[in-house]
Amino acid sequence: MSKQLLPVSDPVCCAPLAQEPISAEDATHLARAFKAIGDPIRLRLLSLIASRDGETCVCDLTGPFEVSAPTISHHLKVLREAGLVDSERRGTWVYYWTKPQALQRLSQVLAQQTLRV
Amino acid sequence: MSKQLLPVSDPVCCAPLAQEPISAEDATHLARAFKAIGDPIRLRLLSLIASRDGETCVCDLTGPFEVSAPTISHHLKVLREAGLVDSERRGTWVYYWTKPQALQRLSQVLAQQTLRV
DNA sequence: ATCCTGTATCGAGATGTGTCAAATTAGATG
DNA sequence: CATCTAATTTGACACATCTCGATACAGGAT
Repeated sequence: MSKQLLPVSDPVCCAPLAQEPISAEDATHLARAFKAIGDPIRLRLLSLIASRDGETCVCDLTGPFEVSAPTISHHLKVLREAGLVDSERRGTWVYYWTKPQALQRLSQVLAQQTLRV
Repeated sequence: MSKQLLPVSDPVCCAPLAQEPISAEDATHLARAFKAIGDPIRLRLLSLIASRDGETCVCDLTGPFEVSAPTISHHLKVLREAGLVDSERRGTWVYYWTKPQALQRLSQVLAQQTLRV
């Protein structure tokens, strides 16, 4: 579950977009992450997961949406393969949590000037 | 050119994702913007435009890519309709520039804590 | 007016994506 | 082992998106 066969886009890099023209390779990696959050349901899922301090059970993620459980599962997989969340099964339930560093990196890519954090 | 018939997603709003679960409506607006930068060519276009202080001529945007001019034009349109760039024709050439506030808002949505800028 | 160049739009084809029902797996419990 | 629930995977379909060539448009130059 947390071990992927295809290790996808793990460390998302890159200086702010406005600093220098991004390379084609970096653009491919970053675009995959932005594409993952370029869907309303996935953005809400990410926000739901991120809004909890620790982790979120999938059982709490299917309720708020008007799509089927397989669809939620599909979107969670996209977020996971984009390196934005990770998950683990514990007993009957599966828990998801965000990867704050990944989100922070995306944030900094879009930031207009480099900020000290 | 800079006046769109369909005024799309002008002010992109929203608190950081992790602060509270985003509303479905806000998610729809934001996702459209993220989707726009969820393509490698559009991300590179945006970076190319943002890397210049003022504005960038389309004539300088077709060279770096291995796609046709109509395709570049299409991607620029997507960026424009997402509210991330704006454009103007002056004489023979068309110039594009970024809308820094829009990018900054997206950056803050992904930021892990609210930062004073 | 006529041409030429830069950019956008149109139309079409190939590929990708979101969604669901059905089937499958993982684990708990009887 | 059988059975139940939680979650994922599979397969299929409708729809969106990326891309191009052809065409149209805007403006400058002849």
